[in-house]
Amino acid sequence: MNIQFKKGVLELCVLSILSHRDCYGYELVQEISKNITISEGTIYPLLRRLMDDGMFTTYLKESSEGPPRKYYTLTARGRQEQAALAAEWRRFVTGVNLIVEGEHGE
Amino acid sequence: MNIQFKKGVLELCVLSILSHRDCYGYELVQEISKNITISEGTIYPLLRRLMDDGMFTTYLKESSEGPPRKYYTLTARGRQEQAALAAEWRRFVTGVNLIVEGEHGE
DNA sequence: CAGGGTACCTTTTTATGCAAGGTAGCAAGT
DNA sequence: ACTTGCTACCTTGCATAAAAAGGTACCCTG
Repeated sequence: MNIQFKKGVLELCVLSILSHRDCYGYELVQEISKNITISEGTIYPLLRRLMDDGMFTTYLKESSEGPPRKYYTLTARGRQEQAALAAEWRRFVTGVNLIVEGEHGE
Repeated sequence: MNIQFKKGVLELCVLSILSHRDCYGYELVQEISKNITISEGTIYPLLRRLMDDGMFTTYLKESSEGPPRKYYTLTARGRQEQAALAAEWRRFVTGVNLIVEGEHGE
């Protein structure tokens, strides 16, 4: 998969999944991987960045299948950002499709 | 506009426009700008890179409105790449939309 | 106690868009 | 003649974000 396509979009993906329910990092990788390829080394720096930007808070929860999981919960700011990014994504895709399709149906 | 979204996509845009007709660099900026924002300083390094990759050939043509224009013509390789990138773009958008929309209609 | 899956994390590398700058041709106005 | 503004080409240095590669540690099974 084209790596460059993902720039900025993974942020939208993380925020979108968290807008439905709380997840821990490893789980986010698995969720996103269902639709687009992502490597584990990508998610943690991304989560840290979004955390620093105040997009979510975290809490730890024990697991019987391994080490404790760090769950992420969206803040109001995070929800706002998700909505804004999603809207911009839709506008962007529309614009690109017009260019790719040739703006008049080939 | 989110700069990151554009990563890799501008390459697809350039190839797509050139798959319809030959253009010169400055013209490509104007065409792309109709739908998504792009700065002039972006197009020339991109054109050089794609040129080095054998995506197109060039020819000069005089203009009465300024300096001579350098037109770009897609090679067979360029057409192939355009089709491949467009297909990947569509797959990618589908995957992202599934994540953003929540995969079940919210 | 070794292996495999879960789960966290960091550092370095690579790719690409942008800002800012430069050169030059041409036309219109003063 | 000179300035302004548009056309049209180009380059250098910076910022960003994903990946590769690596590390730590938990838990269960054989």
